[in-house]
Amino acid sequence: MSLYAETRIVLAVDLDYFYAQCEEIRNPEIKGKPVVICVYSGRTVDSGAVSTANYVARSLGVRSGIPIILAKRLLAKHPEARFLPMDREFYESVSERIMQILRYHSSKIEQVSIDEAYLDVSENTRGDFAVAEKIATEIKSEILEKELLTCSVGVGSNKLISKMAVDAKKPDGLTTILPSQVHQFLDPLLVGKLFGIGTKTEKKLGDLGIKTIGDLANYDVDELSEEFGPNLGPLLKRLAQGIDDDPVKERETEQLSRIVTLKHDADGFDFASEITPLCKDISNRLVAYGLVCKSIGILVITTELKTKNRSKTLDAPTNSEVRIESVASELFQLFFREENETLARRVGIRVSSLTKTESLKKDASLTEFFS
DNA sequence: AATACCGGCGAGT
DNA sequence: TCATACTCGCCGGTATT
Repeated sequence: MSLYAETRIVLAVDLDYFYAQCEEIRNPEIKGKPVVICVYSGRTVDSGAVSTANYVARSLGVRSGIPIILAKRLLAKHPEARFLPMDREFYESVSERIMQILRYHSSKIEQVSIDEAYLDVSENTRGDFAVAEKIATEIKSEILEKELLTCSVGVGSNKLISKMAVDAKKPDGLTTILPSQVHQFLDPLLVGKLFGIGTKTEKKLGDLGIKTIGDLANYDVDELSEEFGPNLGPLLKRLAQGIDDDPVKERETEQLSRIVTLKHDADGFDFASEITPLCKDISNRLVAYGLVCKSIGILVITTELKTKNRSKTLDAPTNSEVRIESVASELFQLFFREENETLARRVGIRVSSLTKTESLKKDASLTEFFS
């Protein structure tokens, strides 16, 4: 066991254009046509955004996050295109079965999202990358056989490298980056490709003359600290060097949220009826997962699309719909009293500091015992 | 001084 | 131009102890 401690091997598995591919297996007739998965906001017909799209649609310019109306314009000359509403429950059921398949290939698994997971295969492979690649191939064929779905896999010496590797070839890719290849692989890539660097950070780095990951890897760490803070600065440099010690670990849900777009922007708490079902749903999920929350928060997305939030830590954890709703209402009323200029476009509820229900029972019994 | 909490922001799917 | 729903994580400021 300790023999292989130094040669970690991590697989990153990413299900290709997942939501759209799920729709393709449900209705194979749409394969080969542009498929766009939409989240309709219900404000006006076709208001909303694109969640994801298959590669046929992507080749025509459709991207995650663009307005549905824009996607329709891009595909105006393609009457065969399909615009489908997101059906999360269906995708979740497919995802669960695939995660079970992955679990069979390694017990050390970290599910990152509905369509992504990391597998630590250090022990199964005894540090041999050729063996790891074989496991990756097996995973790909098994998912294809059992679920008719393609995925991409990246093989590397840590989570960061495997993630960068899986992004290098999609869809249906398999990319291995040996430790000796890390620098030549990373250095020429644009810094924005580095996992964790989005448009904002890329712009800031660009202003410093940092264009590629190699530039960042060689940049003075003190200057990075000055620009990005004592934690983020050095972290960015380590990431650019391909250094990542973050272990593959089982993840527990840390927070749950629900958000809706209002039919009409509101400048006070006159959308109470919109909030009730959100609280109900969150409460149901907490109960279903055997969880309680210690913190309840609200979020407001303004007309200007700025996100604002307020939260409150509870004296005692809860999973009660009534409790969640009353705290949320309080927070909304307080919010609009404080920010009487603000117009809300979207509003949501979030619960966090989640723990297993058992601990609630224990706390309650202790409280009783000492009272 | 250390820790907890809060709100803003960024990122990825 | 038009701009969803959800989750995770970091930062800096402030409150609490």
